[in-house]
Amino acid sequence: MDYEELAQLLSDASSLDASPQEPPPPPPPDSPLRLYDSSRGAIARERSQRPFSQQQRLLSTLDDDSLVGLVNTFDRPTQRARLRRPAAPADDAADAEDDPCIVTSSPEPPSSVVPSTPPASSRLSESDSSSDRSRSSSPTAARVGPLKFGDYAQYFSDKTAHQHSRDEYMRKLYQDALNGGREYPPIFKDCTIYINGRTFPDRLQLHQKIIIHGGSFKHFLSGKKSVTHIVASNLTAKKRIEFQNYKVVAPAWITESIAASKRLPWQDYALITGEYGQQKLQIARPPAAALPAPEQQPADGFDANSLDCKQPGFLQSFFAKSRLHQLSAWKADLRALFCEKYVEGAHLQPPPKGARLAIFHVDFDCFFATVSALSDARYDLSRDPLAVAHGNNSSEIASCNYVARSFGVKNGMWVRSARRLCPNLICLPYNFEQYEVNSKLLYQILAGSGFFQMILPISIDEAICVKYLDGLPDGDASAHQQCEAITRQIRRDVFDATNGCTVSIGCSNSLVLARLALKKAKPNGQCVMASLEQDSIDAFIEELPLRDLPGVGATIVDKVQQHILFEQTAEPTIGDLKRNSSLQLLASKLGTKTGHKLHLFLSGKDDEENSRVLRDPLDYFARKSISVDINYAIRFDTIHEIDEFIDRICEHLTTKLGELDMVTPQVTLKVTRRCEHAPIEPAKYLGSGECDTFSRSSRFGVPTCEAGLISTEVKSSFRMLGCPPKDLRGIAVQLNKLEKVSDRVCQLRLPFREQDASSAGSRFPALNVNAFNSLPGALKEDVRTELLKRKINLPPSPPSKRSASNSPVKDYWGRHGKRTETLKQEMPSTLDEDFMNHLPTQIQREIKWDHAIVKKASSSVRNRLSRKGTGVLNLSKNRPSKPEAVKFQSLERPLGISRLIKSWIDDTIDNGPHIDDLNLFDKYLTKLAAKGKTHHILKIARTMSSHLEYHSSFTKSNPQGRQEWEEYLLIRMIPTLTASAAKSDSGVQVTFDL
DNA sequence: GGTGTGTGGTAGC
DNA sequence: AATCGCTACCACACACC
Repeated sequence: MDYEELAQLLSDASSLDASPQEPPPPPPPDSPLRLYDSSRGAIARERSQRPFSQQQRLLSTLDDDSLVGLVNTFDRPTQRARLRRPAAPADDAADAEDDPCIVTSSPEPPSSVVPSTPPASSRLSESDSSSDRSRSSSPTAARVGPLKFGDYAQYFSDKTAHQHSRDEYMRKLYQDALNGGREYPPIFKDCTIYINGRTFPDRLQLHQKIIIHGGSFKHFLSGKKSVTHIVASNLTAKKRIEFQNYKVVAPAWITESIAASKRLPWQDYALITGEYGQQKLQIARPPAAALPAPEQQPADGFDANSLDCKQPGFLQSFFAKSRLHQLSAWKADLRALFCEKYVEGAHLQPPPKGARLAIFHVDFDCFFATVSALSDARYDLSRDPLAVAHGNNSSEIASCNYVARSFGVKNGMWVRSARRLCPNLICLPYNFEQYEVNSKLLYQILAGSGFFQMILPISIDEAICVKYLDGLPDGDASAHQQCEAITRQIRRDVFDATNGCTVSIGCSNSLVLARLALKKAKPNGQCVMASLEQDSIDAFIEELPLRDLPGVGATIVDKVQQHILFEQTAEPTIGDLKRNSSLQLLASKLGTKTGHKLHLFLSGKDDEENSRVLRDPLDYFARKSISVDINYAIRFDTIHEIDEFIDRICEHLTTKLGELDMVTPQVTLKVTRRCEHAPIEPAKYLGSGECDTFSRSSRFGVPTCEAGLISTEVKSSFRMLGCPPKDLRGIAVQLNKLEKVSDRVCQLRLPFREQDASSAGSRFPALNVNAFNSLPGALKEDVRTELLKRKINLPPSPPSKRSASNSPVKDYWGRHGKRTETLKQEMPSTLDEDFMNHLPTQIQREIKWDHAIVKKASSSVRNRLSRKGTGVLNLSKNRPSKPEAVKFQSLERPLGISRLIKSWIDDTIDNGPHIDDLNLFDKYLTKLAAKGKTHHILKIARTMSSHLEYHSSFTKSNPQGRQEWEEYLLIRMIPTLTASAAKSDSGVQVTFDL
């Protein structure tokens, strides 16, 4: 198809060329183009004479299937901690019978035993009745008889038994949630440990670590020798005497024993040494996880705490502390995990259309604030106003508890403003590790409960659980009761497992209503709205704020206020909008889709888009793009620093891309630039202040996962956007329209290969990139050659593994760091700003194009020319003589042509282009020149240059063929381009010095 | 009508 | 010292055919 289209295109060009035109100059007599046939012969000879190794011979005898199969046997299975997937429907019945945690309708509260022991700081609100609180705190807890008043001996005995079984239950839960169901090494087997006072890590974390590693935990000291070890960070004088006969150790004993996977001698961590009152000097070693990553070079003044975007470790240290990054990363992981599980459980079907569903929307209450607060025994969640934030002034509040909210404090507010509302606000640090642990516990409880047919991850602390009601005994009351019971059970289990984190749950039969019910339930409550008449639904949602609807944010509320409600109320409710709007009005003011969506939401109904997650969860959760956004701490001085930064971003992205086994056909750069009037340094330290954003996307002819290629494209886009380096405040790179590599192998077989491939029509298996990369070095190279020979799309090798190249261009581009040094001399890397700013936008744009192209062109051309000892391609200062005379049309879409050209190059990269094709192509270019479409030619030249560069750097193409292409670009295209530029008087001059 | 690009809104704490 | 303002995805407006 490529050839036909190309031929079509070219013939169009030649037919349009009927008007008298200067014929294109014939190639110089000594051009390699003249040698097309003979050179091809030479290549063929060279190939056939190359000696084959035994290995290569063997490989060449295999058919495609066997070859790919052979490679794939080298796959290394990726290991990954996984949550247990929800029990298969078939297993449900059995589970339900055995599992004591299934709550049937109308649950009878079990006879009360001792209260479960949440930390004193956490209290349940009255919605959790005291009978609720006092029931057995874990499903497997020993059930003991009612307690008689004053029977303390019995009380403590029960309590001990209870705690023991609770620890057992927790150990299992932790294993399932955090370790893929496998046991942890029983490091603390036979140890009974008591924790005294405040410690780091805190009591809850130590408790967890001890029980998962086989130890038992004492919540109180009773009787001598009932504990084997006491953990404490420091001891009062009195305690020192009291504990002097115990093995008192620092918390590091726990953490370091775990790190070492064996119980370390406690004496090394003893807090009390033989001599009375003398404390063994503990060099407080932070836990291993807190140590700075070893690759961060400690050299010249590098400070792990300071953020410097020019340092190589910046991305990593920034991401490590960015809550938003963590949230996004967690979400992506959860989605990936879901897909994995969903595919594994192939029997899992989305609910049949029209099935009766109960949707449970489960969400921790002010998640970060609660978890962080529970890690610090000084604070009481229900009394102290608490928030999680990094700093004290202009740092953002990630989460605040309900006490703080009662002062008007909100998430996202700066701490300084929050303190004005609530002077006693306490700021707690993040505890990302514990957030993750609690999240896993939540998901484990949801999955392990067996209640739900599907558990859809929304975020780290939030999930939507789906229960099919169809099989249930009928009667709405019963369904409602069941949902109530399930909800209660889940909330209690999560509270216990997390040592005091509360979840709220909203339950209804649509996603929207479940979400609204959740909002209503918060904090620490539940709201079940199953099987309702439309009237009661309307009554229910009437009073809820419009903001609570999914997809309705500040902007949409503003629009509604302005155009529909005319600012009648400060905080409009769903009822307000419902009474004052119609479908038509909504659609006209908010857009078609948004209007329709909102209209349905106002009646509590899901729309097509938001219910897609139920109909086709796999498609809904499948990854379609991948990106990095940095809009904090961006302060650069020169374009070179930005180039390096872009390199690192692309490196990061392609690493992820590789892990996902995907390639991208398109990259988008988004630049965030300081507003002209905004101060250089905004109020927030290293913040971005007020900014404008600009974006630009570009496509690759062949989807890629090469960092170098992507990076080059992004740098080029950056220059086009023309942001002065010092004004850059944020940068984002997105890889769009991702495709699985394994899906591409089959598609990519070139049509013309079908003719000579006798196996035409038979599918051959996808080549596994991991497997390919796992091949031993020599074999890998031979396989690569073999694959290339067969035109099987071969996976690119990761840059780190690339052997030393023999291509100067490749070396040149490989040396990211050094590159700027060499280029700086010959070509200004940024255009003079003042000069540029005074030009008309179109001209600016064109010059930037030109600039970028020449930069690229020179990179591939210079090495060959320098071998000849001649000059390099150079760019004059781009002084347009008559800028006002030129009106460039906005860029045409050379996209199709660009693709054609790339595939043309791909197919002829070894043997060189055919002279006839080139002649036709010349005519096409001449036509373009005649029409004054210089920019179009520029774009084509740029495409060719960059694609040749790609081959030069990343494929084992024959240098001779590539050289012919480069010659063509230099000797015929660039002069055409120059001529065209001169003729159209565009002011763009391209000089080419030899 | 379709397709592609750039911009903007929203979600999670 | 401060401070860690991410990221996936959809929808829209507009341009071009």
